[in-house]
Amino acid sequence: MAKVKLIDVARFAGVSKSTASQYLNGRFDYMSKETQERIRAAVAELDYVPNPIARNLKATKTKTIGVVVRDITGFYSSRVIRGVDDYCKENSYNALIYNTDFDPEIEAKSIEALYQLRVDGIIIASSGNNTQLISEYIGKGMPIVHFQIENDGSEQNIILSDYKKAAFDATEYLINLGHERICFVTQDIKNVNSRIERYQGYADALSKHDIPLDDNLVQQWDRETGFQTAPTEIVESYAPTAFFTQHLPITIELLRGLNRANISVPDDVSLLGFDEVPMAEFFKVPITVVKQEPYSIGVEAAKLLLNNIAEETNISHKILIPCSLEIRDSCKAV
Amino acid sequence: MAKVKLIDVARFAGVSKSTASQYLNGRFDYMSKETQERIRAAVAELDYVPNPIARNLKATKTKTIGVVVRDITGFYSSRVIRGVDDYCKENSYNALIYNTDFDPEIEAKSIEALYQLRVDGIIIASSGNNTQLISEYIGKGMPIVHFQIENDGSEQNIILSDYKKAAFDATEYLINLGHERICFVTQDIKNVNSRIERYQGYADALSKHDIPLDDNLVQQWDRETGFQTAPTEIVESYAPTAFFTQHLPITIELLRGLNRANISVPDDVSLLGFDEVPMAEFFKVPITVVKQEPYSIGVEAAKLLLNNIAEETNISHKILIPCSLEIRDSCKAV
DNA sequence: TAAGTTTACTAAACCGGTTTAGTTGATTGA
DNA sequence: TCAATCAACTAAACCGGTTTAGTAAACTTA
Repeated sequence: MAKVKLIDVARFAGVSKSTASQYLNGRFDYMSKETQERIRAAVAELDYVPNPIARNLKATKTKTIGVVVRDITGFYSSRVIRGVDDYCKENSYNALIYNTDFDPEIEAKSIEALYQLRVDGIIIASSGNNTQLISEYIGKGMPIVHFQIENDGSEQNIILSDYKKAAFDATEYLINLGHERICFVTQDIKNVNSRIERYQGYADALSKHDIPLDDNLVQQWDRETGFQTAPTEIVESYAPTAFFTQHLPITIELLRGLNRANISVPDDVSLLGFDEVPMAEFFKVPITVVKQEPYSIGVEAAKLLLNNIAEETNISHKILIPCSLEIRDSCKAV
Repeated sequence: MAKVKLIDVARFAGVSKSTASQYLNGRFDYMSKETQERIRAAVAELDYVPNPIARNLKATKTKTIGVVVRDITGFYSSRVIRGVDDYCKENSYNALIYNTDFDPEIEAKSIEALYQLRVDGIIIASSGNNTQLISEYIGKGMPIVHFQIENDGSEQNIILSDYKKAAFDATEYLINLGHERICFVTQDIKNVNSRIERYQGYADALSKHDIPLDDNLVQQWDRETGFQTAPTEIVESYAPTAFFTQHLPITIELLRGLNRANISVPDDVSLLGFDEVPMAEFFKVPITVVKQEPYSIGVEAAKLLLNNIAEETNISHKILIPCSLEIRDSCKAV
């Protein structure tokens, strides 16, 4: 493969390595037109391609960042990567993608590998099990930006969806359709920030419109055990006129439950889901959802990271990306 | 960041750079236990991390390959990447992912960029618009493996789904359920190999079971114009007992058409689709499909490429990955 | 016991560039 | 007219490793 090196070009053009190097880096300060032309011709003639590895050896920056995600395959992650990648490309950066497969150990290894590769910075959807390690690397001067993290500490660079506002807006949309008994279905809230914020958005919207918060209408769902209370039972006992589901699997499960019980959406009850429903447009009743913007999250993460790299600062920024309401046919005025 | 270099380790351990380097590369042939121990201690004490850039400068191989896909975000592409990436990781290779966004120009640029980066090889889902350029790079000695290509020439390394066999098996599955009038719905066949092969599989299965091929039952569908003949009309005019759709959008569209016309699947007509239907398990009638194995395709592509790199050969291999029939509820015996 | 091997290392060249500190000849200024 | 400035280069050090050729001392072997 490409055997031609700088010295060959220099010799061919009858100049020194240094001059050839200057030319290739666009520093024509004190270089005659003829010399430039001779080097240009030599490069063309010999089909010379500079070796970026040798280049990087001298340079401090590698013009490469790492992206650590849980699964490239995922709807959310893949779009974040696209955003990061597109922004990087515009800025002559390269993104190396690492997959953790939800395994904190692989996550740790990925971070170490990226450090060894001398990436200029890292964008990561961390599991939360490597905070120690990550702090260490930040301490060593590695710029790091988080996204899709469940529990954001305070001292970090982080890009997240504006969960609270999104939940607030969605709830208010339902209220404006005349709904007062809105059932909020979520995964176990625990201490997970992203869930707490959604709940607060919901509660704030109710409060703003003087609608009392009924605890019976705050329902939990779990991947293993399913609904705490069956959908039909919720409908019979607490008479919600709308459901506001916080995660895709819940949206889907609820829809099935209602279908099975012949409770019609949106005639008997409205349904609004958090997170886009794949193929929603092909559903019998296309579902209205709150859409996150993973692509934008990726772009913003890259923007923040490249900025921190350039400025050599690492002051904490927390950037919230707005979500948008995708209105389809599953919500009806009461 | 990491300022400690090999010379520091060597000095700290009281040995030469060369000896330290030998140690780090596991060549203990003629090295005393004490020396090894002293270097080990020095590395630990100084927290030394080798610089792979400097390493690569000397090495011919960069231990990096490029993957050029149309869209990382896609169901198929992302899974291929996962396969490639996992196999690479197992073999201490790194995969650089490039996105072309379906643009032949970006595709060309990506290939050039990867060449400049001195990747050891490339895995690509090429658009077919850069055959010239790709041949050039192959000529320069760059190992290249194709996948997801629409028109495979003969002189290439290529990994594809075994379309013909998959279509044959699926058709035969329907025949064994008693279907004889199976409507084959495809995108415009043109000269696209992957479509031709599916059609042949279908035709072969019919022929094997002495079922005449009825041209009325071979229908075309187009992303813009939709069905050539409306599903209801097909059912009324040609009385198929089953549909075998060749692409996800067709499967979905057909399903909608049938639903709208109150033609029940699978009671009135069976439906078998090529390509997995996302969320199929949540559908009213989960759909039986032929599943491609993009992850395996990725693994095989990486395997072939790394092998070609190691062996320094580039003899053409065409590897067909079997598909599998995912039997769900949309096909019924007549 | 002299020559040949082995062991355990090291010096220096090398990878392919970038950058710094000169060098040389021509031009300018007082 | 002689030093100072400038244009147009170049030599050599450097980036941080790997590798080759070589060396000194200890150990065999005839």
